[in-house]
Amino acid sequence: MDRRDIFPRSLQYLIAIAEYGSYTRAAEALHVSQPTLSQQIKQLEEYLQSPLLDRSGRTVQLTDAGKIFLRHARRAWGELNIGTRAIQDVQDLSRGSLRLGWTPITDYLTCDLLSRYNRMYPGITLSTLDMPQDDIEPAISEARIDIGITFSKPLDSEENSSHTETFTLFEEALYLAVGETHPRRIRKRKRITAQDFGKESLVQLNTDFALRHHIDRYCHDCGIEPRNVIETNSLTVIIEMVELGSLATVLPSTIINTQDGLYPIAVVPELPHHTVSMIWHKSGYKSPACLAFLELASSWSANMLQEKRLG
Amino acid sequence: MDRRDIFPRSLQYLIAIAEYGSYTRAAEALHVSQPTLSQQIKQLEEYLQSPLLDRSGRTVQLTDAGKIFLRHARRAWGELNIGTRAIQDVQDLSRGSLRLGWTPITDYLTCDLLSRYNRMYPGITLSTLDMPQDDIEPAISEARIDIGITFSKPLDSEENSSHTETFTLFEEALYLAVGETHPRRIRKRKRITAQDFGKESLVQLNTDFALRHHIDRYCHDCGIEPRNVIETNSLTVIIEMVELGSLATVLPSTIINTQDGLYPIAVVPELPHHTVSMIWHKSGYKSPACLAFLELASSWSANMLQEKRLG
DNA sequence: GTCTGTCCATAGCTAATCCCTATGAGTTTG
DNA sequence: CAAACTCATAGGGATTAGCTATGGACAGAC
Repeated sequence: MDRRDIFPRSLQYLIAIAEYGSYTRAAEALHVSQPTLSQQIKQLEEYLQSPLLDRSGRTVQLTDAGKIFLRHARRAWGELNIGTRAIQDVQDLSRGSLRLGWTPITDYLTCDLLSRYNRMYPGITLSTLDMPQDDIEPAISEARIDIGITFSKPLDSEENSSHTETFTLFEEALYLAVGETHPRRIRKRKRITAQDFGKESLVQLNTDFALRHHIDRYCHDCGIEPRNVIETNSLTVIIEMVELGSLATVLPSTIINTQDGLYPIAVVPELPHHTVSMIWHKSGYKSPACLAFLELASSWSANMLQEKRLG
Repeated sequence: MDRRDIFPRSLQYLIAIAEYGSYTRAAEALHVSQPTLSQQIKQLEEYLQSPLLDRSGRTVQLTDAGKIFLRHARRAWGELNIGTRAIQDVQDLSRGSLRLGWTPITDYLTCDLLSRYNRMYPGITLSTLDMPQDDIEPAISEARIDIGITFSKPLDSEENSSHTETFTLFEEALYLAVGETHPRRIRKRKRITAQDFGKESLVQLNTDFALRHHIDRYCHDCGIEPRNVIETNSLTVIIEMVELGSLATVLPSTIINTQDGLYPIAVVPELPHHTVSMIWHKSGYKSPACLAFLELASSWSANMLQEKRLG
């Protein structure tokens, strides 16, 4: 009741008076005194330098100017009401937007999460940006994206940046991936040594991607030189090439298992594990859409862990 | 400068901050202090129960809710600006409307005035209503017309109604009007007696019209019985019939002189003079369009008197 | 690391404003 | 003419917007 309205009182009063055709009646409806209306209308007329109401007769009539102005005042009032309502929509997640940044790798791993989110909040406009891993954190700092999804070695438990927070969604192992007709597939080898791995012709992500750096370091640590036949920034290209048969690559197990034509082969010593994590700005405003995503992702992650334990 | 704006300050401030991306910059532009903006935005956010601006980063950013609300706020602000401008337009007489009520007689006499008005204020929508003389005053009282133009005997100097004011535009004498081939025209008679007038076959306005009543009274006073062959409520019909030759009528001199086929013949004793007057509501709002018409008519009237004296 | 400059937020005060009650002026009704 | 109704006006009290002065957070310079 005593909460102020955004809309200027004088305009509200004008609208009410026009509606009731009477100061007295309008004053009752608005729960203010009649002189208040007189005063406010007078001020409005002074501001507009034009009479709006004709009070000479028995009933209050709008002047030409009043009629014209009233139409615009009503529209303005309507706009603010709509705006107020629209904010509610944002809060109950029936509107809003969310910008995700991720790599081609995590794209494959979390599109299920994305589709769940979209089903749950169909009104939220989702935009995703594929970008190299290293671009994700700057993008968050510069607020170009709301949430990033990264694929990296397990973090040292502490944030590497003071501006961001992270949450581990799940852990993922890397395997050598081969196609249906690949020699190693034919020979039904389940695991190979690092030395054998070094002999494979590989199609790999280029050095823009952190995953590639991790693989290069693994090779360096094992004293092997990988044979990179093709480099690309497209995961689709990699998968297509591997499915053709003669080339191999290194991918997270989930991707390998969900692609019909790919088969995993373990490498000994084990290729490094990686975590898929969300990263977002620590301090600062998080939109309802953003908060909802973080929450959904958290429970989705818990579910996946449980399924893995049960399965 | 110190004149208040209609639009709520908080919304103006929001718009400015969004534009400049900074409280400080917006405050300078608006010539208020920066804490004022902080306070107002805070109140607006409390009212809407939703943050509108994200001040956590280096620059101020709009939140989802802020973006959506801002769009409506801008529209509302635009509407009020348009409304304010529209009122100026009304005052500039580039818009508005004027409703005139008059009789078929005064229609002929003052269409020059009407066309001058229209040339001067082309934005004003003019609507004219032909009506019997007696309907004009009620029409004014009931605000169906803004201004009436009457053709009647000089008023007894005082208003016959307490609700209306009048202004005499000019005075008009009545003459017998005949066509090119009328016997009296052939014999080049300049004046005739009332007795001869009584022998004429007349085409006249019907008794709805005050002019007709005045003529009837004249005849009664002179002890003659007019021979009304045709009665009509259309001045055009009267003029057409008279121009055919055998019939006569009684019309104001201006109409007779401006119609090529009509010729005036004076009657002795003189037919009553009449004044053409404007009549309007005394108390009550007069639109700019109405005031402009009254003013123009007044100077037009003065011009006519002067020309009559010179010519 | 500290220092500095630049943001925006907060506190407390002043001045403008909004709104009220009481009353007056002008019309229409009985 | 009086009664009942309309809106306008006057003056006082509570609310609010705005100011100055200051504090906390953050980025860049040294």
